[in-house]
Amino acid sequence: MTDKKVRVRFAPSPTGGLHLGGVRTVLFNYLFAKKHNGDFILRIEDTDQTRYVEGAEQYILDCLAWCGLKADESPEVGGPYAPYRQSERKAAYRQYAEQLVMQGHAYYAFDTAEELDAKRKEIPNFQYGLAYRESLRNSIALPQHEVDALLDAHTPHVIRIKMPADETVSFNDLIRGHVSFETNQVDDKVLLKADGMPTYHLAVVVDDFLMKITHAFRGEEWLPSAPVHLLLWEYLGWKTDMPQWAHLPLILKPDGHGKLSKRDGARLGFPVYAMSWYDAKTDELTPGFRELGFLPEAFINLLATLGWNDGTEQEIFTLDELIEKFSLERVSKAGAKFDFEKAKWFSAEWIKRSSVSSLKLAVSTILADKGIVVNDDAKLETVINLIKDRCVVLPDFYQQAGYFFDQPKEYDLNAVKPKWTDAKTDFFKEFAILLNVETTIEAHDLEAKFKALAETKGLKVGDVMLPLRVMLVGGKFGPHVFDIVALLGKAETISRMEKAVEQFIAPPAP
RNA sequence: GGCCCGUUCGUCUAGGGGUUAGGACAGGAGAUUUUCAUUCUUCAAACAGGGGUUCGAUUCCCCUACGGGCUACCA
Repeated sequence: MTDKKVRVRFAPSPTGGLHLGGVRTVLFNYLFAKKHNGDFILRIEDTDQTRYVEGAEQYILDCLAWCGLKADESPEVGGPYAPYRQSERKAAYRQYAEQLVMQGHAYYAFDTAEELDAKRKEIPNFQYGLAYRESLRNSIALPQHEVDALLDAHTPHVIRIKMPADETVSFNDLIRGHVSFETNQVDDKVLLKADGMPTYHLAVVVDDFLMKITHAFRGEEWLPSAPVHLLLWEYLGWKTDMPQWAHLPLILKPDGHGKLSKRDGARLGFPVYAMSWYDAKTDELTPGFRELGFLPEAFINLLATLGWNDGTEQEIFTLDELIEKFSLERVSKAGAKFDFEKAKWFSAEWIKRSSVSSLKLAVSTILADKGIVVNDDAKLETVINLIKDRCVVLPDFYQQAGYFFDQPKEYDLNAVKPKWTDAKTDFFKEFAILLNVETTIEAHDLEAKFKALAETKGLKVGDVMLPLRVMLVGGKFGPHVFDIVALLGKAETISRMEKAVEQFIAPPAP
């Protein structure tokens, strides 16, 4: 295996939104592949026709594109092992299942869903396996002629793996080390469903073999079915080609118990999906990190550090750095509770560290969504530079930058009105006059003049500084007041001052 | 219930037979910012419990507890 080219795959089911944990699995696959100059394959596991959702596959493709995790082979770009959709590979699976039946490692089972439900109710710890298979309707329990008759009559049936008795199946997990299972404890999983589609168990083994996968990363929830997969690799005669397994720790709910789910996002007020997902059946829109205003770099960064670190105190990583530094040995074994506060910190860090030019498109889109069309490119750049340190997510740019382009619609009157005096009205009238004769506005210079004027009027600087801010911005926030004045220009500043003063001196509303 | 996996501050984690058990987020206090945020300084905060092994264990082993996963003709 040492000289084989590294090939990994992510194999999602197109059933809905793409979960945080899913993206992290993609990421670890991708990082490992790129680190070893290997290939990253996207395979769509659409074997469950009842759960198939229109548009979900394209959505997954879009998510990967947004994250910058492009697949080398996929249904979209194709590749030497096409097709990459399991539904289109349906015909291939049956022969392997039949081969297993012939070898005695699998068998036909004719039990109906109702019969099995009844068994499960009747027998407390019912498992379709060693203990009960002899008493059920399958090709092990039934005489050959009956099985043939059933088959000839096209009786609906599945093919199940026949778990061997009294064996120990063990393997070396790249993350967890030695893991072992007793075959007596594992049930006879369905390999081929009545509709002819393979289950995950068969499909994953067949396709990983056919697609020459060398390393298989998946969530820890798959660990209990690993012995089935191991045995399949052996029975199919492919054991020497089996990929190395790595079961990734789960991402857990921040509060209570269990793995993070879509519902937790709604309950706790944060996204769980990479991008918003609209479910046409329920007419429900589940928000995503992209729409909340996370930079993809931030999203990738936070996912990478959920269960992995490079051993140093570095926390901010670019994708290239992650590729360079990633190693499976440094992936932790335990599940991690998702912390949205930390996620927001990553977002803020990435916005702060991003260049103005790289932020421009996203910011102008945010502003445009709010009806602000920016045509002064230089002004936009100055604005972004002035405020990016105070934005946590992209939409914050509207709150922090909107007033540079539009007059405030309302003022934080509580901050100024109670302490408003005629002297202040007078001060701002004079300041407007002073401002009006300026030819160029320079922030420092103007601030000095503003302070000097306040002094001659017998006003404390602080008593007029805050009102000026509220006049221009609408509230108690934003960068230095005179930087704002400089950017707004004198006409706009005077206009805003005059307009605001009217409200400051107006009698309180009844 | 059965099987499997796991367990260091509230959270994400570093570390590892002898350490003041380190960092980050969140929280507290302060400085800077005549706003808010940033930034800086600073405080508080952890080795689940019990047995071994050992001169010495948080680190290695075992047990218990707790947490999580799986237990579908879903992935």
